[in-house]
Amino acid sequence: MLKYLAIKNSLKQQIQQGIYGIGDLLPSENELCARFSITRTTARKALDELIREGFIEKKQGIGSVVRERRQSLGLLNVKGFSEAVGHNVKTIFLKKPAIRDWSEEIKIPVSEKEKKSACIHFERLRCVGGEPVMLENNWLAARDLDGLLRHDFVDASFFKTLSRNHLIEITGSESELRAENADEKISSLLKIKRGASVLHISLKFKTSHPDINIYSELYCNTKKYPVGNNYQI
Amino acid sequence: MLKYLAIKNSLKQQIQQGIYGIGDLLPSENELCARFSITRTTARKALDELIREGFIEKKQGIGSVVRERRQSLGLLNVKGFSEAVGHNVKTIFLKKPAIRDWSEEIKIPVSEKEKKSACIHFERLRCVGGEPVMLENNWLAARDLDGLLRHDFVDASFFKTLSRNHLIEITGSESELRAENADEKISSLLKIKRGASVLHISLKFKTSHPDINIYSELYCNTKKYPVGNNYQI
DNA sequence: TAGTGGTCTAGACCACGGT
DNA sequence: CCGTGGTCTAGACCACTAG
Repeated sequence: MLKYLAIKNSLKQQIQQGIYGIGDLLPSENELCARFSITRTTARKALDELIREGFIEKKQGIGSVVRERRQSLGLLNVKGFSEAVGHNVKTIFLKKPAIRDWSEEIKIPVSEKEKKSACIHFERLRCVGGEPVMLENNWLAARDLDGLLRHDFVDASFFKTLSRNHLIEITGSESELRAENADEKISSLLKIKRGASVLHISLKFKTSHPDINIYSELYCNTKKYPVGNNYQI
Repeated sequence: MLKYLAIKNSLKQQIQQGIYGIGDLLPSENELCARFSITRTTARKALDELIREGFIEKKQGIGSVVRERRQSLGLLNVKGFSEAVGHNVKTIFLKKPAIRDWSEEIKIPVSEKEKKSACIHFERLRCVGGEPVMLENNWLAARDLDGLLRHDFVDASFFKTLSRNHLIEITGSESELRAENADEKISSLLKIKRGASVLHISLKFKTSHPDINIYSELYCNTKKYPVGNNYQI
């Protein structure tokens, strides 16, 4: 097996189990070299992966510090969703996860490699207080994702399911935002007038798996619930 | 300076200028080694950066392939408009920076402390290729900002000015997104039909100065240039 | 088969942070 | 001062892709 991957996974596990807590220092690069009989290049490659996945950050003169892993990841949240979790929010599957064709609807270019593999797709309608506020379509390559189609999502969360059951972490996102007029389908699903302004969000979530990205096309009725977004550098 | 940075920037420039087009192969790693008198480690580091920034992807056995990069108004990130969009940009000041009242228009709540101090405001129209695409209003507390009103912005960039002249850095942001219908003012300034869909972004930039946040209200015509946003853990 | 990128070794010198 | 990470050299062998 690849050395840097073995070491990365070993450290990642220890972080997830709390053996290294937030703010703790991981073994220094030289320490890792000695302990695993590797060179610094390999140790650094392992640590670079952990940085990419958001588990640590490095500080010159100090070491590799375990980071708090951000939950939101620049993910756009419908305002009121988080506060309303549990009571007021409902998610309706319009199409359950299944193997379907890659859609022309996806705005952000899908890589050739992904296009060549099968595609998992699902469609959901998000409601707040009984009113539909967001239509969500998701696509991703069906690689190493055994069981995703057969089992329900963990806590109804797709990302949680990917992390827990498939060890895939979100490492970044790319999005395009457009204000558009609702067409027939959108207006009837979101129960708004034909031609009303809707926020169209095209999203690509990058993951720790190099051949898996998650592509989403979202349509939001922002009249009552604007879409929110927070960053912290 | 740093070799890998110099090489990365050189390649990046050549991609941006179209010397390497989409789908083209960059020089191979060995070629870079020979051309710049470096080792493969350094060449790979340079290419790794280009991957991270989304300019290329590598294919084993083939080479480094230039990727499609989407043209959009890179906005919600901290880079700022000019750097994100590129060359074709023009900015027109509708109202030059001056002391004005805090506006009711600001959607994200302004802290009491800020409201008590004077307010700097300015309004700009951003154009790409001669067409107006975004109306921008900005407000911030006039604390420790001597000279901001008297001098032009550094490279026409507000953020750069804050950083260079006032040592204030952006540390985070909070935003709300709405799809709305253009009113009289917006439609005439952006040269679109009354009632057309526009993207309304309410932004709060947090800074390294605890008592200074930047509040912005943006109206974007996303027909030609969607608003883009990248996030990396 | 020749060329590409992927992994890895075994060193070196530097800048930074805390003691 | 010493240990940390940051950069860089000069090699090696491997897996993949194309002609």
